[in-house]
Amino acid sequence: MKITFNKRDPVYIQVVQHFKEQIASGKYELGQEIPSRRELANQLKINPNTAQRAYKEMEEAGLIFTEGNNPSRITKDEQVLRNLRTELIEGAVDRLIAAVEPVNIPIDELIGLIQAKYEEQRGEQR
Amino acid sequence: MKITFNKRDPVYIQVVQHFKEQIASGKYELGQEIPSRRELANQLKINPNTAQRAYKEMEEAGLIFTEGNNPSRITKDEQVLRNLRTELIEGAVDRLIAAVEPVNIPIDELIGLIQAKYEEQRGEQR
DNA sequence: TTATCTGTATTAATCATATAATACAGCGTA
DNA sequence: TACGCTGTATTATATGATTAATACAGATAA
Repeated sequence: MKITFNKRDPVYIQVVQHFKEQIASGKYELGQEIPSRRELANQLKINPNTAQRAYKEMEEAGLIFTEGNNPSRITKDEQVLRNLRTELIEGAVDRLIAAVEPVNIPIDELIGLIQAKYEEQRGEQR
Repeated sequence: MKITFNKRDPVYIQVVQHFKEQIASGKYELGQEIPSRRELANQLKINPNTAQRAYKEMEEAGLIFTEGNNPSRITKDEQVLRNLRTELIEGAVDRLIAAVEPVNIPIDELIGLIQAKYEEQRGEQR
């Protein structure tokens, strides 16, 4: 577990975002155990309360659940996971559209740029 | 001049963003005068120092210039304006790619979503 | 010359965030 | 039973970014 934090956003938000991405990319199994608050805090060199806040957000969003005083687990609700994926994608698309709205770029040109960047990135991953 | 501010981002950043969009969409002519710090502050109901900070950012980015103690003006450097447009677009595309990276969405599906949203938005503008 | 605009600079106050220090309760196990 | 893990909650403090208050200097016009 490692996150490169930026200074702009709150740490707990970035932790949540990281977990969302991990979950959405299928790196966790349904019901898989995640690190305890204190252990996560140790790993990421953050305050346990910050870890707690991140987990609380995720719990309220239904992404994780906690039974008794055992470490929290990834939700087993597949619908929640599908929704997460959809929200990540649609949110990203919405932001793109909003950002280019004032620029008046033709749709074809925009798509060309996206394809180029997409391929470029896929290449880097290999 | 009117901006609907969100609570998330600093006001001066949002002011800069607004001007960038206005400039990129061609709503200003080269060398056109913009409101004074104090007048902008009045219009937007913000503190004059916040307006000053926004203008300072824009001046450092080369988007506006100030001569003596006259109101600032939009740059006359067309290259700066072309760069601005390019940066807005490429920044938006980069953020999109980064956001969907963990989701493993096929490029065709992504493009389909973008086209749909784009058309939808163009429809609303009319 | 006085008033009123400019832009600019300095300092103070505010606010959200992050950190920190503690405490409490439940559970498993040595 | 006692220890060491869990999660959770409360309160206080520190910090940094943002915003606000105030002052100053130059220019223009009544």
